[in-house]
Amino acid sequence: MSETKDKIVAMADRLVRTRGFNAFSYKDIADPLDIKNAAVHYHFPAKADLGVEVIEQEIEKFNSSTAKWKHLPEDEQLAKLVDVFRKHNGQGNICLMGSLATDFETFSPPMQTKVQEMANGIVSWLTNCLEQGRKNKRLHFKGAADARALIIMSNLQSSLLLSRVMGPSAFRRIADQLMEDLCQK
Amino acid sequence: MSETKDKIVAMADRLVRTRGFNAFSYKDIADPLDIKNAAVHYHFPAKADLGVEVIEQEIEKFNSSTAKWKHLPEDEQLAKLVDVFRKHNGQGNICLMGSLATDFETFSPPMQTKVQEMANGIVSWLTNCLEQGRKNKRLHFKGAADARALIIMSNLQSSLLLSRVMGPSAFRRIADQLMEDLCQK
DNA sequence: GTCTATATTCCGATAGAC
DNA sequence: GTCTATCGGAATATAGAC
Repeated sequence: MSETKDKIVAMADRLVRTRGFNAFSYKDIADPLDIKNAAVHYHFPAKADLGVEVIEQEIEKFNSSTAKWKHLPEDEQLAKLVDVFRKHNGQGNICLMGSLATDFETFSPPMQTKVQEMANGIVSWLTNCLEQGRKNKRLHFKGAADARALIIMSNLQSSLLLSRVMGPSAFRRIADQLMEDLCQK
Repeated sequence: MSETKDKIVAMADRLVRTRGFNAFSYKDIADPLDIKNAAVHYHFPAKADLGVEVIEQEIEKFNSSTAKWKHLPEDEQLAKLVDVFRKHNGQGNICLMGSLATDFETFSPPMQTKVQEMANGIVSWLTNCLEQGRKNKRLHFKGAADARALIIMSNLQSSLLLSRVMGPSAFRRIADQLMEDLCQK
């Protein structure tokens, strides 16, 4: 992929996380990169094309990250995931899922499908991590692993939303309590 | 308040919950009510005025609901709150907090302040409910009540977001596991 | 309080030159 | 691959008649 195209996707990713998909324009991308909106349209004819690319890159990033953690104990894998959210919190970002879920009903079918693909991938990974972690006595929780995965995902997602409104300490308090719940016997 | 004004706020509330604040227009409100966009502007000169009113009505609704539950045991008060979210889930709504937190950075200062006021009110009530519930042995959880309040709020908030993307069963699985966590000893 | 009409701005998108 | 120029449409908002 060309350098400009990369920068466009990176800028779009940032804008989705800070302002939401429907609240940024091609101009918001073009101006900081010192190009014209027509150049953005050359790489991504429609805004939905850009949205799909942002999601696809996020899916790849998630898959390559989790693959790198594969050899770690499950509690440490989970801590790595929390660290990803911690970093976003420090940058004033919300997560892609949270941002795109809010605007979901306004999306074209191809974008909706991509969002669902991303959600399913994260929940699947989390469910498997929890199941294995419980088996290996690295993680402790009650109930079904897939329900717990949904709970943890919702905690991480909303921790960034609440941090934005209530101050960044909200993230830390949620993340700390979350890991404590899962790691103490 | 006039009847038309009430209908406008109700319609705006619905649109915020289904499409997001930045993704609906005065036309989306005026058309279904069979009035013109100028009539909406008469009641709410700027869109932010309408946003503030929607939030204020939600705060009042929350306060009057929780006041009605005051005599109930804390676990039942919590179940009542979950029921409010369950109803929204059935209607395809996300919660105001979730929707407005996503768009937060795009809001004018008066609207941002109102969102923060709403968030603080909900967390305060939840924290108090949890504290009293633990004291009365109706609710069981580890750690500080205010951290647990943030966790529960994030679960409820994101349960509606995830339901939208992954199907409405996501809400039920999260809500059921949540109440089970808190109610079993 | 609601209307018609319009001002203004911005957006996504495209045509065609370079 | 990027530009200038522009189209068509939609959004927020206002002026003034009724």
